[in-house]
Amino acid sequence: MKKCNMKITFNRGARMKRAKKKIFHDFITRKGLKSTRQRDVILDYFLSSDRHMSIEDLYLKLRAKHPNIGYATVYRTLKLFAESGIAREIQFGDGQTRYEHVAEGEHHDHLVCTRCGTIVEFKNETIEKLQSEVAASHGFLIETHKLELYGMCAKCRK
Amino acid sequence: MKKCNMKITFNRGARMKRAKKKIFHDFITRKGLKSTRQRDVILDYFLSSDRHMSIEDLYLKLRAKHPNIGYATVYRTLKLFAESGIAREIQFGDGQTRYEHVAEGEHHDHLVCTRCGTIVEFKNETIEKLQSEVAASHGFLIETHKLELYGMCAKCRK
DNA sequence: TTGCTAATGATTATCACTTTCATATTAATC
DNA sequence: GATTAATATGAAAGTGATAATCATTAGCAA
Repeated sequence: MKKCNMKITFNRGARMKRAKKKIFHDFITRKGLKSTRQRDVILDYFLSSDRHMSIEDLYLKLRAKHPNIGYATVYRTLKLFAESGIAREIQFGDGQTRYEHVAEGEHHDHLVCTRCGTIVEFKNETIEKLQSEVAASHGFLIETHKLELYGMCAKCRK
Repeated sequence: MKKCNMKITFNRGARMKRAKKKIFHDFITRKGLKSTRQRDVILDYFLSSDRHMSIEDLYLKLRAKHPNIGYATVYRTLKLFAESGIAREIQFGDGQTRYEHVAEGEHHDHLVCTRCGTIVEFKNETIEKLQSEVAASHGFLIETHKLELYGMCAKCRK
């Protein structure tokens, strides 16, 4: 049973990775940019890592096997990921920009543990709807939003 | 009628200012810090200005009449305001820390116009309640939260 | 293969804080 | 009011993360 679930997850993950690689590749082509070894490597690492990575996180991970890839390239490539739509920049107020994976049309918010830094994603349709109502009542047209709940996670409360 | 409303608002504002000055002064005393001319001036400017000021905003405003007050002092004083409870640091993701006024026990969220930078405050009890529920369902104990809606304000939509 | 364009990586610059340090101010005590 | 010990100030230097520069290298279309 467990194994089956893992298999499904794995397959779904693999499919998603392929989809994102295609999105990025199409983006590169459309923009007249070039496909390079570095971009491929960085994309691979990004897709198979934690959902919330800073430039430094990714750079350090890469450096072990790819000491020739520079910090600036990681920085520029992550920006491209965001521009292509497969990643999104997020700020948790700790002075580090992080990049998270973006699934097609998906949006979610975050629970951030102020002790251990754990980040949990959640989604609540009712809250989203209320947000739209609030915005409308002030004449605003929402483009994006940001909801973060900071506190102690179950583990740290013990 | 209009005049009457303004009078009420003005009086309430004046009372609030006095209250905050007292809170800050008490804080200074309790901590064994010193009351200085600079801190008084900065507090005056802060209390009678926009609700969302960056260090630089305040520093530039001050400089016109108080060219002798340094950036570092403004920076340190705003930190003290936050520590004393009369102000709160906020980040809108534009790389500038801003300080907003804090009314006793009050919390609100923000609508931010991505074109003109206008910031509107709002409050929605239902959203807050739903946030608590979400947090609880993940075993989190919320300490603070942050909700920002980014979009176009009524004025910019025209 | 050539030639044009974009990418890379090392380095430098920038920006918004943040800290340092010599000097000046408080405020408590004589 | 003078003394004095502690804190505050302001100019300047330091930080850390991001962003830009530039000489060199690498895609890729013809």
